[in-house]
Amino acid sequence: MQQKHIAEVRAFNRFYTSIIGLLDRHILNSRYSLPEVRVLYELYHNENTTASDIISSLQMDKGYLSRMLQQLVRKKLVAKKISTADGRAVHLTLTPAGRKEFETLNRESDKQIQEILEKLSSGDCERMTGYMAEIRSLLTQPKTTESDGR
Amino acid sequence: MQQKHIAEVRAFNRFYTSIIGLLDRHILNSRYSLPEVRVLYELYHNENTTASDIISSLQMDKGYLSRMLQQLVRKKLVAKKISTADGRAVHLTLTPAGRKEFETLNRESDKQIQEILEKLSSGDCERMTGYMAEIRSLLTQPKTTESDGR
DNA sequence: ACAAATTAGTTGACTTTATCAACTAATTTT
DNA sequence: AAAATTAGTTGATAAAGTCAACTAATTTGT
Repeated sequence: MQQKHIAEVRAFNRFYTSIIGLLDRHILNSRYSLPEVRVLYELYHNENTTASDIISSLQMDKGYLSRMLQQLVRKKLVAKKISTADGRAVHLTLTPAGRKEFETLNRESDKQIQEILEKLSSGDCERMTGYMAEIRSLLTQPKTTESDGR
Repeated sequence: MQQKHIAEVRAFNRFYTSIIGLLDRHILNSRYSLPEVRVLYELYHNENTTASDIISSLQMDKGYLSRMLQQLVRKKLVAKKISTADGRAVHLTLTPAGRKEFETLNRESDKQIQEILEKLSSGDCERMTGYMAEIRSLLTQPKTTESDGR
């Protein structure tokens, strides 16, 4: 009876892909691209990040990132500083303007989610976010224990 | 206490975006692009589809689709037939080869999901797919009833 | 200490993906 | 039956992403 489960996961994937697509649309209508926002996100949440860090955490081509950073620097959202410890490495930080801009985008994203949650009763909202947390945890650290008849 | 829920949804979105990205990678390594596979999916599941149908269901640019269909026709996966009822409209169908090819891709996708589910106990698997179905249903038809203190 | 190998990031060339507008031909509206 | 609309095609470009060659700094092995 595994087939039923596979079908449900795939149906969910299709469904959630379109949800995410809808949510992303809002960012695409902003002055930034999706990858740009992801980079801003990384920089906002991690002090003392280098280009290499982003390359590995976002699995991004280094040439692509390099150019993107140039733009973000030109837009005064990001500042580069050559590492004193390693002259090849570049430390990246958001400028105050960059932080502010990210916070605006962040608020907008929050608001978007809020609008979705508002359509749910508080009980449903509680339940749904519980399910989300559960799914994350199940897919993050799949326990191999509980040796029952699977 | 809504903020906590918003944060969970957003965390889930980030998480699931990367899951989907990982799963898509497998298609990207195939001989087809993601949009191509989505078109094949539509054609496989809907008899008697026109280009317009796909444009509206997949929200795709018509020029882009037109060229994509040309390629799929060249690859002998899709057949075009001008509608007898409306000489502008083109009816699209998968050729036998197209159906076969889609079924292969479909099986590969199933297998991919299966590999994920195999890491879960049967109880966890049951639970997770239940959560997915729940989330889908909550986000699809958000009931406005149950007027409790939200 | 120092040559060889590795690493961080940049740059150029290119492919793929996607968008937009102009266009043709068929159909619908008035 | 002229005017407006619709389905799809085509050309021109833009945006997104990849790949390889390259420079400069650092690390490794001897």
